[in-house]
Amino acid sequence: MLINNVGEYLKNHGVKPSFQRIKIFEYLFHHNNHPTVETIFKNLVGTIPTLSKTTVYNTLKLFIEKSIAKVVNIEDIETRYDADTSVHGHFKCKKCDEIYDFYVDLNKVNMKDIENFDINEYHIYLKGICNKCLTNQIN
Amino acid sequence: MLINNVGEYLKNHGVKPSFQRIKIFEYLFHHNNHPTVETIFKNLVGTIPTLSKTTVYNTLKLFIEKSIAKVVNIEDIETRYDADTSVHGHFKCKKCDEIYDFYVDLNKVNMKDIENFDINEYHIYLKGICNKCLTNQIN
DNA sequence: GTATCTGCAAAACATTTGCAATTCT
DNA sequence: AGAATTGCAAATGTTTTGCAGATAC
Repeated sequence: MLINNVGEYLKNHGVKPSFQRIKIFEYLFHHNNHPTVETIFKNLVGTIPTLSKTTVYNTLKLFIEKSIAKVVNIEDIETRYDADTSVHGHFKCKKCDEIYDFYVDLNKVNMKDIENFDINEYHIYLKGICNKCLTNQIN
Repeated sequence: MLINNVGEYLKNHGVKPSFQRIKIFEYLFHHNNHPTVETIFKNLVGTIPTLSKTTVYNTLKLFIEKSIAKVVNIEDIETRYDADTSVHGHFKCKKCDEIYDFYVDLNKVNMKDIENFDINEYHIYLKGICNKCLTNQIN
């Protein structure tokens, strides 16, 4: 997805584009590493010295409501956020802690137990060792 | 899975079978509704009046380590636990809050972005409206 | 008798809430 | 001015930690 005007994008999705909201969305959009509230706050408080974590929380909640961001709950402790709203999975490497996005088409998967259910949220979190760490391993 | 002797089962998986551990495992095993620490505690404190939540936390952590239980992180707030360690997905109905287990085999799915990755944990959480609630709806 | 297990009380930590100050129109 | 937004400070709720007492082998 390409967004040339974040203010317009927010407006088109029912979010009034304040300075804070634009900066938070820009950060989320340009950092595809699924940042936490803490990360977003730390990286923006330099640009917006008065910024508070409450605003980051409020803003992300608003983004979720308006469907321009998604929650990534792959960590047990902190919630992560993603501006990529397409259906995709996340893989977390237990060695290097990196989180990889991966394409997955669940329409092709047989899930007979929940046939005819109306599914509108997909959370697919896999964990293990990534290819890079497997290769670096000297077994 | 059928377990006729919980004590033996725990022992075989490296867990010393104390009274508390047996009761907690039994509860988890016979209640396939993915209970929270709170739920487990409330339901067992009648049988074990001295029971503390700390012990429930400690015990579940031990079960996870020994791979006889799994975390179900479908809720944002509380962690749920499952004694069914087979790979399966969870569906949460946003209307009735029921959590359904469903069979899913990701081995047949093309996930080229993480090809050759060593995957050893699967968390598949879907949300929406279950069949029962869809049928009951008077649209 | 030593190691493990249990459980209370306090701490830690992420997130939410109440409310006052600020900003925008 | 009026409504929405921001942000501080306090509260909430889950989970963890430190440690002392109890239990098991």
